[in-house]
Amino acid sequence: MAMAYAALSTINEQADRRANAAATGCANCAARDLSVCGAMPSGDMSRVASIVSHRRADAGETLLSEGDKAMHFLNIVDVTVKVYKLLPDGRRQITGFLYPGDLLGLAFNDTYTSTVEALTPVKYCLFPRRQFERVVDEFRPMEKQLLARASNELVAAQEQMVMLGRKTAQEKIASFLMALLQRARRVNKASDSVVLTMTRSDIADYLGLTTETVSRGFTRLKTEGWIELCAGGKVRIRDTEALAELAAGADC
Amino acid sequence: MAMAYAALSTINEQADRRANAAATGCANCAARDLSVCGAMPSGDMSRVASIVSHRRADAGETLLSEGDKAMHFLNIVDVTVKVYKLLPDGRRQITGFLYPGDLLGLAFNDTYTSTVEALTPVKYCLFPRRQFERVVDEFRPMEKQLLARASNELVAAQEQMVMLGRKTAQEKIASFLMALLQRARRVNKASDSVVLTMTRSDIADYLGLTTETVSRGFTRLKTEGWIELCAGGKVRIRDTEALAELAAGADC
DNA sequence: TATATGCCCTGATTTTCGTCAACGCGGGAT
DNA sequence: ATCCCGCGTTGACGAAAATCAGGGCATATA
Repeated sequence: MAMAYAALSTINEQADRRANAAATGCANCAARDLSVCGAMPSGDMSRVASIVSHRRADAGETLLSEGDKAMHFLNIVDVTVKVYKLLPDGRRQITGFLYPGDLLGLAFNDTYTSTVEALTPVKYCLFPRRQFERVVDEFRPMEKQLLARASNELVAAQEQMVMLGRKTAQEKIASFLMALLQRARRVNKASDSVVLTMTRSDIADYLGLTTETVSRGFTRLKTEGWIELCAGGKVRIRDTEALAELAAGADC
Repeated sequence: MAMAYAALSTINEQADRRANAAATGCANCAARDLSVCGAMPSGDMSRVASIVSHRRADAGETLLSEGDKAMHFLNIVDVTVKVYKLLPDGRRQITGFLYPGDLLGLAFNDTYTSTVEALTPVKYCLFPRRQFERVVDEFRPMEKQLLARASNELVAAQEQMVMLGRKTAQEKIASFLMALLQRARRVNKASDSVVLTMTRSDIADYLGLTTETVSRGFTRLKTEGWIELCAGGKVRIRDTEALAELAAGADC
Protein backbone atom coordinates (compact mmCIF):
# COMPACT_ATOMS: atom_id res chain seq x y z
CA MET A 1 0.00 0.00 0.00
CA ALA A 2 1.67 3.14 -1.20
CA MET A 3 1.30 6.41 0.62
CA ALA A 4 2.24 9.61 -0.99
CA TYR A 5 -0.29 12.30 -1.61
CA ALA A 6 -3.81 11.05 -1.76
CA ALA A 7 -6.06 8.16 -1.04
CA LEU A 8 -7.42 6.28 -3.98
CA SER A 9 -11.06 5.37 -3.94
CA THR A 10 -13.49 4.50 -6.64
CA ILE A 11 -16.25 7.00 -7.18
CA ASN A 12 -19.35 5.44 -8.59
CA GLU A 13 -20.55 6.64 -11.95
CA GLN A 14 -23.55 8.64 -10.77
CA ALA A 15 -21.45 10.57 -8.31
CA ASP A 16 -18.99 11.31 -11.03
CA ARG A 17 -21.61 12.63 -13.44
CA ARG A 18 -22.89 15.18 -11.02
CA ALA A 19 -19.48 16.26 -9.91
CA ASN A 20 -19.47 18.20 -6.65
CA ALA A 21 -22.81 16.74 -5.77
CA ALA A 22 -23.02 16.79 -2.02
CA ALA A 23 -25.45 14.17 -0.88
CA THR A 24 -25.18 10.64 -2.19
CA GLY A 25 -21.76 10.26 -3.84
CA CYS A 26 -19.37 9.51 -1.04
CA ALA A 27 -21.64 7.31 1.04
CA ASN A 28 -21.91 4.85 -1.83
CA CYS A 29 -18.31 5.13 -2.94
CA ALA A 30 -17.09 1.71 -3.96
CA ALA A 31 -13.68 2.33 -2.47
CA ARG A 32 -14.87 3.90 0.73
CA ASP A 33 -13.78 1.02 2.89
CA LEU A 34 -10.40 1.02 1.18
CA SER A 35 -9.75 4.66 1.84
CA VAL A 36 -9.58 6.85 4.91
CA CYS A 37 -13.25 7.56 4.42
CA GLY A 38 -13.88 4.08 5.81
CA ALA A 39 -13.28 5.54 9.26
CA MET A 40 -16.27 7.85 8.94
CA PRO A 41 -19.65 6.68 10.17
CA SER A 42 -22.08 6.42 7.25
CA GLY A 43 -24.29 9.09 8.69
CA ASP A 44 -21.47 11.60 8.62
CA MET A 45 -20.36 10.97 5.10
CA SER A 46 -22.27 13.97 3.91
CA ARG A 47 -19.72 16.01 5.84
CA VAL A 48 -17.03 14.55 3.61
CA ALA A 49 -19.18 14.83 0.52
CA SER A 50 -19.71 18.50 1.17
CA ILE A 51 -16.08 19.38 0.64
CA VAL A 52 -15.08 16.96 -2.08
CA SER A 53 -14.99 17.54 -5.79
CA HIS A 54 -14.59 14.78 -8.33
CA ARG A 55 -12.19 14.90 -11.23
CA ARG A 56 -10.85 12.75 -13.99
CA ALA A 57 -7.57 12.66 -15.82
CA ASP A 58 -6.33 10.94 -18.96
CA ALA A 59 -3.41 8.57 -19.06
CA GLY A 60 -0.16 10.49 -18.94
CA GLU A 61 -1.76 13.53 -17.39
CA THR A 62 -0.04 15.06 -14.37
CA LEU A 63 -2.31 15.38 -11.35
CA LEU A 64 0.13 17.42 -9.33
CA SER A 65 3.79 18.38 -9.52
CA GLU A 66 6.71 18.37 -7.14
CA GLY A 67 7.20 21.84 -5.74
CA ASP A 68 3.63 23.03 -6.28
CA LYS A 69 1.87 24.55 -3.32
CA ALA A 70 -0.09 21.82 -1.57
CA MET A 71 -3.57 23.26 -1.87
CA HIS A 72 -5.44 19.99 -1.93
CA PHE A 73 -5.57 16.58 -0.46
CA LEU A 74 -6.08 14.09 -3.24
CA ASN A 75 -8.06 10.97 -2.78
CA ILE A 76 -7.42 9.02 -5.89
CA VAL A 77 -9.86 6.72 -7.44
CA ASP A 78 -10.08 4.34 -10.31
CA VAL A 79 -7.02 2.42 -11.40
CA THR A 80 -3.42 3.51 -11.16
CA VAL A 81 -1.13 6.49 -10.87
CA LYS A 82 2.62 6.68 -10.46
CA VAL A 83 4.43 8.91 -7.98
CA TYR A 84 7.95 10.03 -8.76
CA LYS A 85 10.78 12.40 -8.02
CA LEU A 86 13.31 13.75 -10.49
CA LEU A 87 16.98 14.60 -10.22
CA PRO A 88 18.14 17.82 -11.93
CA ASP A 89 19.49 15.95 -14.94
CA GLY A 90 16.29 14.02 -15.49
CA ARG A 91 17.00 10.80 -13.70
CA ARG A 92 13.74 9.59 -12.27
CA GLN A 93 12.82 7.50 -9.26
CA ILE A 94 9.28 6.24 -9.02
CA THR A 95 8.54 5.96 -5.32
CA GLY A 96 5.26 4.15 -5.72
CA PHE A 97 2.30 3.10 -7.78
CA LEU A 98 -1.01 3.99 -6.17
CA TYR A 99 -4.17 1.94 -6.32
CA PRO A 100 -7.72 2.55 -5.11
CA GLY A 101 -7.69 3.03 -1.36
CA ASP A 102 -4.09 4.16 -1.17
CA LEU A 103 -3.30 7.34 0.61
CA LEU A 104 -1.35 10.34 -0.55
CA GLY A 105 0.53 11.49 2.53
CA LEU A 106 2.37 14.54 1.40
CA ALA A 107 -0.75 16.46 2.13
CA PHE A 108 0.84 17.38 5.44
CA ASN A 109 3.62 19.38 3.89
CA ASP A 110 3.33 22.82 2.43
CA THR A 111 4.45 21.89 -1.05
CA TYR A 112 4.14 18.59 -2.86
CA THR A 113 7.38 16.69 -2.74
CA SER A 114 6.64 14.37 -5.65
CA THR A 115 4.87 14.43 -8.96
CA VAL A 116 1.82 12.28 -9.52
CA GLU A 117 0.90 11.11 -13.01
CA ALA A 118 -1.96 8.95 -14.29
CA LEU A 119 -0.99 5.59 -15.79
CA THR A 120 -4.46 5.07 -17.20
CA PRO A 121 -7.54 7.27 -17.33
CA VAL A 122 -8.23 7.87 -13.67
CA LYS A 123 -10.92 9.32 -11.43
CA TYR A 124 -10.07 11.02 -8.21
CA CYS A 125 -11.44 13.07 -5.36
CA LEU A 126 -10.07 16.44 -4.45
CA PHE A 127 -10.32 17.83 -0.95
CA PRO A 128 -9.33 21.40 -0.25
CA ARG A 129 -6.55 21.04 2.23
CA ARG A 130 -7.82 23.28 5.02
CA GLN A 131 -11.30 21.86 4.90
CA PHE A 132 -10.00 18.33 4.90
CA GLU A 133 -7.93 19.07 7.96
CA ARG A 134 -11.01 20.43 9.65
CA VAL A 135 -12.92 17.24 8.93
CA VAL A 136 -10.04 15.21 10.33
CA ASP A 137 -10.14 17.38 13.44
CA GLU A 138 -13.81 16.68 13.88
CA PHE A 139 -13.57 12.94 13.44
CA ARG A 140 -10.93 11.46 15.65
CA PRO A 141 -11.10 7.96 14.10
CA MET A 142 -10.07 9.50 10.81
CA GLU A 143 -6.94 10.87 12.39
CA LYS A 144 -6.18 7.47 13.86
CA GLN A 145 -6.74 5.94 10.46
CA LEU A 146 -4.28 8.37 8.89
CA LEU A 147 -1.67 7.61 11.51
CA ALA A 148 -2.08 3.88 11.04
CA ARG A 149 -1.69 4.26 7.30
CA ALA A 150 1.35 6.46 7.64
CA SER A 151 2.88 3.86 9.91
CA ASN A 152 2.24 1.11 7.37
CA GLU A 153 3.65 3.27 4.62
CA LEU A 154 6.85 3.73 6.56
CA VAL A 155 7.24 0.01 6.90
CA ALA A 156 6.67 -0.38 3.17
CA ALA A 157 9.17 2.38 2.45
CA GLN A 158 11.80 0.56 4.48
CA GLU A 159 11.11 -2.60 2.55
CA GLN A 160 11.58 -0.61 -0.62
CA MET A 161 14.94 0.65 0.63
CA VAL A 162 16.14 -2.90 1.18
CA MET A 163 15.10 -3.71 -2.35
CA LEU A 164 16.77 -0.70 -3.92
CA GLY A 165 19.94 -0.94 -1.88
CA ARG A 166 20.62 -4.61 -1.54
CA LYS A 167 18.80 -6.76 -4.09
CA THR A 168 20.06 -7.83 -7.51
CA ALA A 169 18.23 -6.91 -10.70
CA GLN A 170 16.62 -10.32 -10.89
CA GLU A 171 15.54 -10.19 -7.26
CA LYS A 172 14.07 -6.73 -7.75
CA ILE A 173 11.95 -7.89 -10.64
CA ALA A 174 10.77 -10.93 -8.71
CA SER A 175 9.93 -8.72 -5.74
CA PHE A 176 7.95 -6.40 -7.95
CA LEU A 177 5.90 -9.22 -9.44
CA MET A 178 5.28 -10.79 -6.05
CA ALA A 179 4.10 -7.47 -4.63
CA LEU A 180 1.67 -7.10 -7.53
CA LEU A 181 0.50 -10.67 -7.07
CA GLN A 182 -0.18 -10.14 -3.39
CA ARG A 183 -2.19 -7.06 -4.23
CA ALA A 184 -4.16 -9.00 -6.84
CA ARG A 185 -4.85 -11.68 -4.25
CA ARG A 186 -6.33 -9.20 -1.83
CA VAL A 187 -9.05 -8.73 -4.44
CA ASN A 188 -9.19 -12.23 -5.91
CA LYS A 189 -7.84 -14.78 -3.49
CA ALA A 190 -6.87 -17.44 -6.03
CA SER A 191 -5.38 -15.16 -8.66
CA ASP A 192 -2.17 -16.32 -10.27
CA SER A 193 -1.64 -13.44 -12.66
CA VAL A 194 -1.05 -9.71 -12.62
CA VAL A 195 -1.61 -6.99 -15.20
CA LEU A 196 1.16 -4.52 -15.78
CA THR A 197 -0.47 -1.16 -16.41
CA MET A 198 2.90 0.57 -16.50
CA THR A 199 5.65 0.49 -19.13
CA ARG A 200 9.02 -1.22 -18.79
CA SER A 201 10.50 2.22 -18.33
CA ASP A 202 8.22 2.89 -15.38
CA ILE A 203 9.14 -0.43 -13.81
CA ALA A 204 12.82 0.35 -14.34
CA ASP A 205 12.47 3.72 -12.65
CA TYR A 206 10.68 2.05 -9.78
CA LEU A 207 13.33 -0.65 -9.31
CA GLY A 208 16.38 1.51 -9.91
CA LEU A 209 17.27 -0.26 -13.17
CA THR A 210 17.20 0.44 -16.90
CA THR A 211 14.46 -0.68 -19.28
CA GLU A 212 16.88 -3.08 -20.95
CA THR A 213 17.71 -4.81 -17.69
CA VAL A 214 14.03 -5.09 -16.81
CA SER A 215 13.25 -6.54 -20.21
CA ARG A 216 16.06 -9.07 -19.96
CA GLY A 217 14.93 -9.93 -16.46
CA PHE A 218 11.40 -10.75 -17.60
CA THR A 219 12.78 -12.79 -20.48
CA ARG A 220 14.95 -14.80 -18.15
CA LEU A 221 12.09 -15.53 -15.76
CA LYS A 222 10.10 -16.64 -18.78
CA THR A 223 12.77 -18.96 -20.18
CA GLU A 224 13.18 -20.44 -16.72
CA GLY A 225 9.47 -21.23 -16.87
CA TRP A 226 8.57 -19.23 -13.79
CA ILE A 227 6.33 -16.71 -15.52
CA GLU A 228 4.39 -16.40 -18.75
CA LEU A 229 4.00 -13.13 -20.66
CA CYS A 230 0.52 -12.84 -22.17
CA ALA A 231 -1.19 -10.19 -24.23
CA GLY A 232 -2.28 -6.89 -22.69
CA GLY A 233 0.55 -6.73 -20.22
CA LYS A 234 -0.77 -9.74 -18.35
CA VAL A 235 1.80 -11.85 -16.55
CA ARG A 236 0.90 -15.32 -15.32
CA ILE A 237 3.01 -16.56 -12.42
CA ARG A 238 3.66 -20.27 -12.98
CA ASP A 239 5.99 -20.95 -10.07
CA THR A 240 5.02 -18.81 -7.13
CA GLU A 241 7.37 -20.65 -4.79
CA ALA A 242 10.45 -20.04 -6.87
CA LEU A 243 9.55 -16.44 -7.54
CA ALA A 244 8.85 -15.77 -3.88
CA GLU A 245 12.15 -17.28 -2.86
CA LEU A 246 14.03 -15.21 -5.40
CA ALA A 247 12.16 -12.10 -4.28
CA ALA A 248 12.99 -12.72 -0.63
CA GLY A 249 16.68 -12.81 -1.46
CA ALA A 250 17.44 -16.36 -0.38
CA ASP A 251 21.08 -17.38 -0.61
CA CYS A 252 20.23 -19.34 -3.80
CA MET B 1 14.85 13.11 10.72
CA ALA B 2 14.52 9.36 10.73
CA MET B 3 11.42 7.63 11.95
CA ALA B 4 11.47 4.02 12.79
CA TYR B 5 10.76 2.80 16.26
CA ALA B 6 11.26 5.39 18.91
CA ALA B 7 11.80 9.00 19.57
CA LEU B 8 15.22 10.01 20.69
CA SER B 9 15.46 12.39 23.56
CA THR B 10 18.16 13.15 26.01
CA ILE B 11 17.42 12.26 29.56
CA ASN B 12 19.30 14.39 32.00
CA GLU B 13 21.70 12.73 34.36
CA GLN B 14 19.60 13.02 37.50
CA ALA B 15 16.63 11.45 35.84
CA ASP B 16 18.82 8.64 34.66
CA ARG B 17 20.20 7.92 38.11
CA ARG B 18 16.82 7.42 39.63
CA ALA B 19 15.47 5.38 36.78
CA ASN B 20 11.70 5.05 36.73
CA ALA B 21 11.44 8.09 38.90
CA ALA B 22 8.05 9.55 38.24
CA ALA B 23 8.08 13.19 39.04
CA THR B 24 10.88 15.38 37.75
CA GLY B 25 12.69 13.40 35.02
CA CYS B 26 10.63 13.96 31.91
CA ALA B 27 9.68 17.56 32.53
CA ASN B 28 13.35 18.53 32.55
CA CYS B 29 14.35 16.22 29.73
CA ALA B 30 16.88 18.01 27.56
CA ALA B 31 15.43 16.54 24.40
CA ARG B 32 11.82 17.06 25.31
CA ASP B 33 11.27 19.71 22.68
CA LEU B 34 12.92 17.51 20.09
CA SER B 35 10.70 14.54 20.78
CA VAL B 36 6.98 13.91 20.74
CA CYS B 37 6.93 14.81 24.40
CA GLY B 38 7.24 18.41 23.26
CA ALA B 39 3.54 18.31 22.46
CA MET B 40 2.64 17.72 26.09
CA PRO B 41 1.92 20.66 28.35
CA SER B 42 4.53 20.85 31.10
CA GLY B 43 1.94 20.28 33.77
CA ASP B 44 0.97 16.97 32.26
CA MET B 45 4.46 15.61 31.87
CA SER B 46 4.06 13.60 35.03
CA ARG B 47 1.54 11.54 33.10
CA VAL B 48 4.31 10.62 30.69
CA ALA B 49 6.84 10.19 33.45
CA SER B 50 4.54 7.74 35.20
CA ILE B 51 4.78 5.16 32.45
CA VAL B 52 8.36 5.60 31.31
CA SER B 53 11.40 3.66 32.35
CA HIS B 54 14.93 4.70 31.53
CA ARG B 55 17.56 2.40 30.14
CA ARG B 56 21.04 2.44 28.80
CA ALA B 57 22.84 0.29 26.27
CA ASP B 58 26.46 -0.13 25.27
CA ALA B 59 27.75 0.36 21.77
CA GLY B 60 26.90 -2.61 19.60
CA GLU B 61 24.07 -3.70 21.85
CA THR B 62 20.76 -4.52 20.18
CA LEU B 63 17.83 -2.57 21.59
CA LEU B 64 15.20 -4.54 19.73
CA SER B 65 15.08 -7.05 16.89
CA GLU B 66 13.09 -7.44 13.71
CA GLY B 67 10.28 -9.91 14.28
CA ASP B 68 10.08 -9.43 18.05
CA LYS B 69 6.69 -8.69 19.49
CA ALA B 70 6.30 -4.94 19.75
CA MET B 71 5.77 -4.62 23.47
CA HIS B 72 7.26 -1.18 23.88
CA PHE B 73 7.50 2.19 22.33
CA LEU B 74 11.08 3.33 22.46
CA ASN B 75 12.02 6.90 22.90
CA ILE B 76 15.70 6.97 22.32
CA VAL B 77 18.00 9.33 23.97
CA ASP B 78 21.62 10.22 23.90
CA VAL B 79 23.63 9.92 20.70
CA THR B 80 23.06 7.53 17.88
CA VAL B 81 21.53 4.19 16.94
CA LYS B 82 21.23 2.47 13.58
CA VAL B 83 18.08 0.83 12.25
CA TYR B 84 18.42 -1.99 9.76
CA LYS B 85 16.77 -4.88 8.01
CA LEU B 86 18.44 -8.10 6.88
CA LEU B 87 17.94 -10.37 3.90
CA PRO B 88 18.02 -14.13 4.57
CA ASP B 89 21.61 -14.45 3.38
CA GLY B 90 22.85 -11.66 5.59
CA ARG B 91 22.81 -8.71 3.24
CA ARG B 92 21.95 -5.69 5.32
CA GLN B 93 20.23 -2.41 4.57
CA ILE B 94 20.44 0.32 7.15
CA THR B 95 17.26 2.33 6.80
CA GLY B 96 18.32 5.12 9.07
CA PHE B 97 20.48 6.52 11.80
CA LEU B 98 18.52 7.97 14.67
CA TYR B 99 19.48 11.00 16.72
CA PRO B 100 17.95 12.62 19.81
CA GLY B 101 14.42 13.69 19.03
CA ASP B 102 13.87 11.23 16.22
CA LEU B 103 10.86 9.04 16.35
CA LEU B 104 10.60 5.29 16.08
CA GLY B 105 7.40 4.68 14.16
CA LEU B 106 7.10 0.96 14.02
CA ALA B 107 5.44 1.11 17.34
CA PHE B 108 2.13 0.93 15.50
CA ASN B 109 2.72 -2.55 14.17
CA ASP B 110 2.42 -5.76 16.15
CA THR B 111 5.99 -6.86 15.62
CA TYR B 112 9.10 -4.79 15.04
CA THR B 113 10.00 -4.70 11.39
CA SER B 114 13.60 -3.65 11.85
CA THR B 115 16.44 -4.17 14.26
CA VAL B 116 17.81 -1.26 16.27
CA GLU B 117 21.39 -1.27 17.47
CA ALA B 118 23.40 1.26 19.47
CA LEU B 119 26.32 2.90 17.67
CA THR B 120 27.66 4.38 20.87
CA PRO B 121 26.64 4.00 24.50
CA VAL B 122 23.08 5.25 24.48
CA LYS B 123 20.33 6.19 26.89
CA TYR B 124 16.72 5.70 26.01
CA CYS B 125 13.20 5.79 27.36
CA LEU B 126 10.93 2.82 27.21
CA PHE B 127 7.15 3.17 27.14
CA PRO B 128 4.95 0.12 27.47
CA ARG B 129 3.02 0.11 24.24
CA ARG B 130 -0.56 -0.01 25.56
CA GLN B 131 0.08 2.65 28.12
CA PHE B 132 1.75 4.89 25.61
CA GLU B 133 -1.24 4.53 23.32
CA ARG B 134 -3.49 5.52 26.16
CA VAL B 135 -1.47 8.66 26.78
CA VAL B 136 -1.67 9.51 23.09
CA ASP B 137 -5.43 9.03 23.26
CA GLU B 138 -5.66 11.44 26.14
CA PHE B 139 -3.54 14.16 24.58
CA ARG B 140 -4.72 15.00 21.13
CA PRO B 141 -1.75 17.27 20.28
CA MET B 142 0.52 14.31 20.78
CA GLU B 143 -1.36 12.38 18.14
CA LYS B 144 -1.08 15.32 15.77
CA GLN B 145 2.61 15.49 16.50
CA LEU B 146 3.01 11.82 15.65
CA LEU B 147 1.14 12.25 12.40
CA ALA B 148 3.23 15.24 11.41
CA ARG B 149 6.41 13.33 12.13
CA ALA B 150 5.24 10.30 10.21
CA SER B 151 4.48 12.57 7.28
CA ASN B 152 7.96 14.05 7.39
CA GLU B 153 9.48 10.62 7.66
CA LEU B 154 7.69 9.54 4.52
CA VAL B 155 9.11 12.46 2.62
CA ALA B 156 12.57 11.57 3.90
CA ALA B 157 12.04 7.94 2.95
CA GLN B 158 11.20 8.97 -0.61
CA GLU B 159 14.33 11.06 -0.76
CA GLN B 160 16.25 8.01 0.37
CA MET B 161 14.69 5.95 -2.41
CA VAL B 162 15.89 8.44 -5.01
CA MET B 163 19.35 8.18 -3.55
CA LEU B 164 19.41 4.40 -3.46
CA GLY B 165 17.84 3.92 -6.85
CA ARG B 166 19.27 6.67 -8.98
CA LYS B 167 22.43 8.20 -7.60
CA THR B 168 25.99 7.11 -8.30
CA ALA B 169 28.33 5.97 -5.54
CA GLN B 170 30.01 9.35 -5.41
CA GLU B 171 26.70 11.18 -5.29
CA LYS B 172 25.48 8.92 -2.51
CA ILE B 173 28.49 9.68 -0.38
CA ALA B 174 28.14 13.40 -1.00
CA SER B 175 24.45 13.21 -0.10
CA PHE B 176 25.26 11.40 3.10
CA LEU B 177 27.81 14.01 4.16
CA MET B 178 25.50 16.87 3.26
CA ALA B 179 22.67 15.34 5.29
CA LEU B 180 24.97 15.04 8.29
CA LEU B 181 26.17 18.59 7.80
CA GLN B 182 22.64 19.92 7.72
CA ARG B 183 21.88 18.08 10.93
CA ALA B 184 25.01 19.52 12.53
CA ARG B 185 23.93 22.96 11.44
CA ARG B 186 20.59 22.66 13.13
CA VAL B 187 22.57 22.52 16.36
CA ASN B 188 25.49 24.77 15.49
CA LYS B 189 24.59 27.11 12.67
CA ALA B 190 28.10 27.79 11.39
CA SER B 191 29.43 24.25 11.62
CA ASP B 192 31.52 23.05 8.72
CA SER B 193 32.32 19.58 9.97
CA VAL B 194 30.59 16.37 10.93
CA VAL B 195 31.59 13.44 13.13
CA LEU B 196 31.07 9.95 11.78
CA THR B 197 30.01 7.79 14.70
CA MET B 198 29.42 4.83 12.42
CA THR B 199 31.89 2.58 10.60
CA ARG B 200 32.52 2.52 6.85
CA SER B 201 30.59 -0.72 6.78
CA ASP B 202 27.56 0.98 8.34
CA ILE B 203 27.77 3.80 5.84
CA ALA B 204 28.02 1.28 3.02
CA ASP B 205 24.94 -0.59 4.21
CA TYR B 206 23.10 2.70 4.45
CA LEU B 207 24.03 3.81 0.93
CA GLY B 208 23.71 0.45 -0.79
CA LEU B 209 27.44 0.18 -1.48
CA THR B 210 30.45 -1.79 -0.20
CA THR B 211 32.95 -0.58 2.37
CA GLU B 212 35.64 -0.44 -0.30
CA THR B 213 33.58 1.81 -2.53
CA VAL B 214 32.77 4.08 0.41
CA SER B 215 36.42 4.27 1.37
CA ARG B 216 37.48 5.07 -2.19
CA GLY B 217 34.72 7.66 -2.39
CA PHE B 218 35.98 9.48 0.70
CA THR B 219 39.53 9.33 -0.62
CA ARG B 220 38.47 10.83 -3.92
CA LEU B 221 36.58 13.67 -2.24
CA LYS B 222 39.70 14.28 -0.18
CA THR B 223 42.10 14.34 -3.14
CA GLU B 224 39.72 16.68 -4.92
CA GLY B 225 40.08 18.96 -1.90
CA TRP B 226 36.39 19.01 -1.07
CA ILE B 227 36.69 17.37 2.32
CA GLU B 228 39.33 16.75 4.94
CA LEU B 229 39.51 13.58 7.06
CA CYS B 230 40.55 14.36 10.61
CA ALA B 231 41.09 12.24 13.70
CA GLY B 232 38.16 10.73 15.57
CA GLY B 233 36.01 10.27 12.51
CA LYS B 234 35.70 13.99 12.05
CA VAL B 235 35.18 15.22 8.50
CA ARG B 236 35.67 18.84 7.63
CA ILE B 237 33.75 20.00 4.57
CA ARG B 238 35.97 22.42 2.66
CA ASP B 239 33.81 23.01 -0.40
CA THR B 240 30.17 22.93 0.59
CA GLU B 241 29.04 24.23 -2.79
CA ALA B 242 30.73 21.50 -4.77
CA LEU B 243 29.62 18.79 -2.38
CA ALA B 244 26.03 20.02 -2.39
CA GLU B 245 25.96 20.09 -6.17
CA LEU B 246 27.31 16.58 -6.40
CA ALA B 247 24.81 15.41 -3.79
CA ALA B 248 21.91 16.96 -5.64
CA GLY B 249 22.80 15.01 -8.76
CA ALA B 250 23.49 17.91 -11.06
CA ASP B 251 24.37 16.93 -14.62
CA CYS B 252 28.06 17.55 -13.79
C1' DT C 1 -2.17 1.67 -47.88
C1' DA C 2 1.95 3.78 -46.45
C1' DT C 3 4.38 6.11 -42.71
C1' DA C 4 5.53 7.31 -38.18
C1' DT C 5 5.90 6.55 -33.31
C1' DG C 6 6.19 4.26 -29.00
C1' DC C 7 7.16 0.14 -26.68
C1' DC C 8 9.59 -4.06 -26.13
C1' DC C 9 13.24 -7.12 -27.00
C1' DT C 10 18.05 -8.52 -28.06
C1' DG C 11 23.06 -8.20 -29.03
C1' DA C 12 27.74 -6.01 -28.47
C1' DT C 13 30.50 -3.19 -25.73
C1' DT C 14 31.73 -0.34 -21.80
C1' DT C 15 31.77 1.13 -17.17
C1' DT C 16 30.92 1.15 -12.59
C1' DC C 17 31.07 -1.06 -8.74
C1' DG C 18 31.79 -5.49 -6.29
C1' DT C 19 35.05 -9.15 -5.08
C1' DC C 20 39.34 -10.82 -3.58
C1' DA C 21 43.56 -9.93 -1.43
C1' DA C 22 46.97 -7.57 1.12
C1' DC C 23 48.76 -4.13 4.33
C1' DG C 24 49.01 -0.53 8.05
C1' DC C 25 47.28 1.21 12.10
C1' DG C 26 45.45 1.54 16.78
C1' DG C 27 43.27 -0.28 20.79
C1' DG C 28 42.42 -3.99 23.88
C1' DA C 29 43.71 -8.31 25.93
C1' DT C 30 47.04 -11.45 27.62
C1' DA D 1 55.69 -5.48 25.38
C1' DT D 2 53.54 -8.64 22.19
C1' DC D 3 49.81 -10.43 19.99
C1' DC D 4 45.30 -9.92 18.00
C1' DC D 5 41.55 -8.24 15.84
C1' DG D 6 38.70 -4.85 13.81
C1' DC D 7 38.79 -1.00 10.90
C1' DG D 8 40.27 1.68 7.01
C1' DT D 9 42.76 1.93 2.81
C1' DT D 10 44.56 0.51 -1.63
C1' DG D 11 45.37 -2.39 -5.75
C1' DA D 12 44.20 -5.95 -9.20
C1' DC D 13 40.64 -8.29 -11.21
C1' DG D 14 35.92 -9.73 -12.46
C1' DA D 15 31.03 -9.43 -12.94
C1' DA D 16 26.64 -7.23 -13.09
C1' DA D 17 24.30 -3.85 -15.02
C1' DA D 18 24.49 0.42 -17.97
C1' DT D 19 25.13 2.16 -22.44
C1' DC D 20 24.90 2.05 -27.31
C1' DA D 21 22.67 0.29 -31.25
C1' DG D 22 19.38 -1.96 -34.02
C1' DG D 23 15.17 -4.44 -35.16
C1' DG D 24 10.26 -6.11 -34.70
C1' DC D 25 5.57 -5.24 -33.67
C1' DA D 26 1.49 -2.81 -32.71
C1' DT D 27 -1.15 1.24 -32.80
C1' DA D 28 -1.89 5.78 -34.38
C1' DT D 29 -1.68 9.23 -38.32
C1' DA D 30 -1.57 10.88 -42.97
